[in-house]
Amino acid sequence: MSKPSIPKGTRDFGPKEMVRRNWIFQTIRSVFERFGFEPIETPAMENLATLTGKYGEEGDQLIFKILNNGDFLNKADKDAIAEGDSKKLSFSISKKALRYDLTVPFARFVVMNQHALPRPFKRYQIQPVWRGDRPGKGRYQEFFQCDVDIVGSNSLLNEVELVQIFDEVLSDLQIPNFNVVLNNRKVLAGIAEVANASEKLTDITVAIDKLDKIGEEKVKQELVNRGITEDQITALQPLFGMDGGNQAVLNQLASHLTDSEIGTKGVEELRYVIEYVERIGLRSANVKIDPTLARGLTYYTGAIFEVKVDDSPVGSICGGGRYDDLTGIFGLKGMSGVGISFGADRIYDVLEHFNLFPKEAGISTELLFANFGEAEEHWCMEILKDLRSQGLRAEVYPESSKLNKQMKYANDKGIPFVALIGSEELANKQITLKNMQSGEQTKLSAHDLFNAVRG
RNA sequence: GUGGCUAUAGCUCAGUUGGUUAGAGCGCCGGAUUGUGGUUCCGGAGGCCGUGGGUUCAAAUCCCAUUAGCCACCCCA
Repeated sequence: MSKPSIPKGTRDFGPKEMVRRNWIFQTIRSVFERFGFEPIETPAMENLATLTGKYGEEGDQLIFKILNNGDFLNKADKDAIAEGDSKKLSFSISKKALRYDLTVPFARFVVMNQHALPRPFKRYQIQPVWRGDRPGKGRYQEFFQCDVDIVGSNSLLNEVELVQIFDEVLSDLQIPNFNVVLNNRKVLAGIAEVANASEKLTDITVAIDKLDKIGEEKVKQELVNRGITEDQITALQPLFGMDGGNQAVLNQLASHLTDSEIGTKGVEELRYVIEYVERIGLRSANVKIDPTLARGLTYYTGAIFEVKVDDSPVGSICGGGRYDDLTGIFGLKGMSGVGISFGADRIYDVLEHFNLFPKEAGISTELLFANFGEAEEHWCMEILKDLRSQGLRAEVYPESSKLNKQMKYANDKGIPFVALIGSEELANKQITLKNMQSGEQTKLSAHDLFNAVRG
């Protein structure tokens, strides 16, 4: 028999991890709800046709396809088999696939339920997504996204509120030194237009996105490789030197893009959002405009967001942006939306790396009753019923094993208090309460137990 | 998809130019302690040396194949 294992890029979560993960999800959920978002869920699998063509050619390759049930071979594309064309074949043997993100299923959901939803519609969704990517540091094949989106509103106030949500969530989670990076797809379009290379927009954005990683020279080399001419690269030059704070960058961008209508619009949008956010003030977020931020997804049309943590072991922990016509491909035109996504797994990795999980995020049971025998146990159960009704997380050791073993159980499980009720305690109706951290023991009545543990 | 590295106890790893019974730390179990965990001391269990083949009197060690994992590139959350 072979050793059991799980697929690469997937993980089991033990009790300790789950308590911490739930704390992250709960924090995120609570902020989303405070901003008026409502929850939805969609199926893990979608029709393959719903997902294909939405994430670019590269993205399509990473979608996990589900093999048809039944006699799929009989219905398979014989030509594709003969030609050895696996990509073509896959569409004849697979009709369903695992969702790749939460935004496209959301777009489908909005189109299907358009008459039943309030406008604008503000939803949040916390579910796993799957990508057939090569796993690595901070990179999984199954991971959770926590999305908030607003559809049916063009107002830039939404962008402002999303920046506030970044700030609220990440501050509540005590993420240190995080930067909310801001750009606008219209600025990128303007840049390409001014360089007289509008049809090369994607190539340009993919290349300059790497600026902070590989440096100016290599970016230029990549631009050349992607077929950008010398003249066009010269026209892109001002991009490489932009710095000196958000206002300065905005001013430089504005003058660089005066001849581009769309670019100017993008700069105005950026300016509106950044000035609004600065007027209201943030708790701990550092907001930065970066005209080289591109992000891979093809459907963004306006604002683009990304959150990075200084000295982080993983890449970006959040992303998002505005899309003018996401629902268009499903038949509902002119519905603009804007949204952001929190990568819960990467947030976990960051908190773990900096050792920042609060202590209470590791505690499940608050109080354990040691078990000394039948008569003592009966009293424990009575007290437990009362304590649990008050909301205390408490349990009794299920058998009267050696105390040694019971104490070890409490210690292993990180239970902060143990109540000892032996024959003497039972006779006097006094409970011995042990504080597992200090080792200190006190005697008290059942009535005082709750406050002693919670105090 | 390309290149490099690794695979030995539950985990992290030692293991000499090939040589007798493959070790350590941590963890686990038991005892010191049948009313006290964590700390300390003592003891114990746990291994087809990733898998298949080859060289050799002899292989964890050398060679070939295979599988899995790690790092870099590419791409991305």
